[in-house]
Amino acid sequence: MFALIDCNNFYASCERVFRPDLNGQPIVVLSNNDGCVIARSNEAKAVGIPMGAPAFEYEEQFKQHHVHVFSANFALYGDMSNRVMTILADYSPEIEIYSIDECFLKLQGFNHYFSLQQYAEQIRHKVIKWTGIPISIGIAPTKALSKLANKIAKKFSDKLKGVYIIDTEEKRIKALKWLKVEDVWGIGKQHTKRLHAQHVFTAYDFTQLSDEWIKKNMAIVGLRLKYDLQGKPTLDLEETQAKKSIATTRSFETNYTELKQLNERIATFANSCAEKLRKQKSCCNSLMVFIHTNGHRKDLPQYNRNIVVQLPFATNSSIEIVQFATRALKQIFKHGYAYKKAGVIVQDFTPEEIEQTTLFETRDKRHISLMKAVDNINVQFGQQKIRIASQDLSRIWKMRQEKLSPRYTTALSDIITINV
DNA sequence: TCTGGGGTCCTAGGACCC
DNA sequence: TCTGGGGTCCTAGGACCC
Repeated sequence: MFALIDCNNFYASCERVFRPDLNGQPIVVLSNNDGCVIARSNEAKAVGIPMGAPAFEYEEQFKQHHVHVFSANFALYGDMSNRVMTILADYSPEIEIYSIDECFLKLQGFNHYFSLQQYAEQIRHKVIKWTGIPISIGIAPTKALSKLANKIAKKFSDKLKGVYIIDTEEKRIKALKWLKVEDVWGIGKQHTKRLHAQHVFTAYDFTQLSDEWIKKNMAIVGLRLKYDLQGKPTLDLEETQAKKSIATTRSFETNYTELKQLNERIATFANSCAEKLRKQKSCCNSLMVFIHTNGHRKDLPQYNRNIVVQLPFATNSSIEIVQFATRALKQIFKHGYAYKKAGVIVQDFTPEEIEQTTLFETRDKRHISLMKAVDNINVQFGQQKIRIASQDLSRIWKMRQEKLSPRYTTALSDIITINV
């Protein structure tokens, strides 16, 4: 059996842990730049605030329903996630951390020794008691079915106490008939359109389609999903592996028109990618730089370009990656446009310790110890204390974050105080 | 005025080889 | 009119996830 454990309204719940006065109150969390709604408490969902809602369009509604608005505080969410996952890891030797707020546990053979219902209730109790984060648990013979069981646990949480187990054929069929096809894990917008045209409206209908049709229209991924939903385990836990690409991309708080401005941003993004690369002990062999105008402004001329650069050698030096990235930017930059978004993505990794030498150019080995020193200083004395000169030295981070909560758990200066 | 960010996997088709 | 057959590798783009 697989368990899928999911934190309820995770970002909103994290904010609430340190603001118990907000229990029962509507909360939303906004994306970077305070752009869109990316998390909502149940109360916020109930007053009709949709996922992804642009904040500026919903200001009236926020006021009207006394919604508490937070800027995204990823330092806090990341740390709370680690705490939850650490607790969950005690409950099975086989665990897959699927996202910041979800994880699969493999419970092979557990049902011979435990009541899975009691086991799940115990997990739930401990997580809420130790972290303050409410969770839901779905248990079933396959991963896709455990996702579905989790949905049921959440939907009917009052009655089910946040735990649902699909352990009989009757329950499986009933659950599949209840689930709309567009809500099946792995079926998105495009497939939904095609499936509706085939008069497929529930997960159950989907499992009745022929293998041929699914293979043809949804490829092997769709077929695996069908088997998994039929209760034949096809998807297994996935090893947590090193990342295959690393991105730093941002929308700007204003439009940029000059190469100089973009150059500074790209240098900063490239530097951030290099830091992340060093953290996972990889070097990249290629990188992509992209720049976009504002797609929402149909009245302005549009220009979207990206460029992929093959590096002459594998590197994770900030200096070298910034150089390659800014050089690439110059090749795609065009005057006369208002740029709103840009990013750097590094890819095609090789392990740090393996060096593939080339005939003509090699990485500057002095950078290895230099970067180590830079990383150490930045860890000890605060992020970005040492930067590349092409970054703006006066600028720390100009993101709009007007409703940022304290970093309660990751900064001593922000630690919670209690007045008795 | 204001509309997020970071990932994965799969496939078709082009370019190339003999 | 008719123009082989069998491969590999790479990449862009599509689809999906949270």
